[in-house]
Amino acid sequence: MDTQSSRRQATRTKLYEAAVTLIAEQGFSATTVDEIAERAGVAKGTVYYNFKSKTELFEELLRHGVGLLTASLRAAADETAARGGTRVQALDAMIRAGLVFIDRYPAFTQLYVAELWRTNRAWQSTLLVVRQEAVAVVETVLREGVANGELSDEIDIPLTAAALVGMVLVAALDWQAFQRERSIDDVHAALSRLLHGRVSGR
Amino acid sequence: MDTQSSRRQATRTKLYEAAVTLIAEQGFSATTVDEIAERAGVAKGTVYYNFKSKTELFEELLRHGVGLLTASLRAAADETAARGGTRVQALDAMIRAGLVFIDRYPAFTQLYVAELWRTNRAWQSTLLVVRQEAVAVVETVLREGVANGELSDEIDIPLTAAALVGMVLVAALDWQAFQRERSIDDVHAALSRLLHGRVSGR
DNA sequence: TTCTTTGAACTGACCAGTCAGTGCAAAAAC
DNA sequence: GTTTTTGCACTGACTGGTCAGTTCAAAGAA
Repeated sequence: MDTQSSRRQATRTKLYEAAVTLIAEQGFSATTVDEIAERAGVAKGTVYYNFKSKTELFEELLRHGVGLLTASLRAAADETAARGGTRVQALDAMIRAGLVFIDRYPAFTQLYVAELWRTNRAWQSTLLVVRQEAVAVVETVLREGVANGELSDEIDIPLTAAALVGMVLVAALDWQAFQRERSIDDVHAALSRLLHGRVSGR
Repeated sequence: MDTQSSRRQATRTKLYEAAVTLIAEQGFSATTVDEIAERAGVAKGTVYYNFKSKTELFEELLRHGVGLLTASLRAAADETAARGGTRVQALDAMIRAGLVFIDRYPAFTQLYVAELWRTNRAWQSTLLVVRQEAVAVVETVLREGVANGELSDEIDIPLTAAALVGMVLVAALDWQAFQRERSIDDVHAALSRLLHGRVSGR
């Protein structure tokens, strides 16, 4: 990579980082381009030199962030498979990977959840694509688990995948927002227990 | 109730209904007071006659909506207890009640999830109170279940409650947004299966 | 020379909140 | 029974401010 494009890349990254926290805190519309530029330490003109519009900056942010998440989920699943682990172990590893991701990028997660179920917004189609990528990783592991008999063939794959993702997402955001004192291991243990059905019974 | 105050109440209700769908679709900042007034079929001045500000309208909306939700969850739990059901059955009934609520007020749920984990917003303290009310209902049932030996005493009550609420919330929103063809029974069955630990195994 | 960034000034659309005034139903006065 | 008054609910044009996006000359970097 030549120096110029890496210089540009550095500017873009600074803008992503500034935008993601501001938008997570305040929402898209309430965040001004002037604020983003100031937080990133660049001039306003630079924002428009690097991105077509505020909306485009946001859409690229979404793509970038979900790309990181799916890569991390897939890596967790693949690694478990490579070690000869079961599919349930793979799901457990993915829960862990999800928690680590949210711990590292809480602002992005917050913003993603806030936008995901909205309708009639400019970036709706971007989100749809990007969501499907993430959920598909979980669905694949569920499907494999059913195929090899490890999971009940009566489970509803798309709904169960959505529920699992939701469970992790909401538990993690709650942890970050309202229960900061808990460790990631506490949260992982609670979710793992639900996944393994070790909630009811003694 | 005299004609005047019932007239006022009707206007307020129209404003709630208009605001909830618009804000769910577009977010708080992107929704203008003019839009809300137009959708409600009243003049802009009427909004300010009935509410101190746009923010206050929104806060009252939040209180109103979460009030409905907690009432419905509590009713489900109480009814199960009255019929001599177990705590796990009560949790199951609450999942059902949550789904029914979301099915009936999808816009409100959307808006609640979008705002819940934001920080630095004017209505943050309102949300904190209102969230705690809702989660507390689930925590109570979990605590009772642990006390009578129905649930493992190793579960982490606050985290498990958050995870359960998240599971229902996200699965239901996903159902509404991306899997409309499924029936409420399908969704309930999938979530119930997770709650009962009937996912893994044959 | 070429690419990137700066920074400040500017435009025009948009929007929260205001306020002087209207309509109307019920109470008060006669 | 009719007229007058009261005050609540509502109206919509208007104001002051904000913000996305533009422009551009100049500077810095490679």
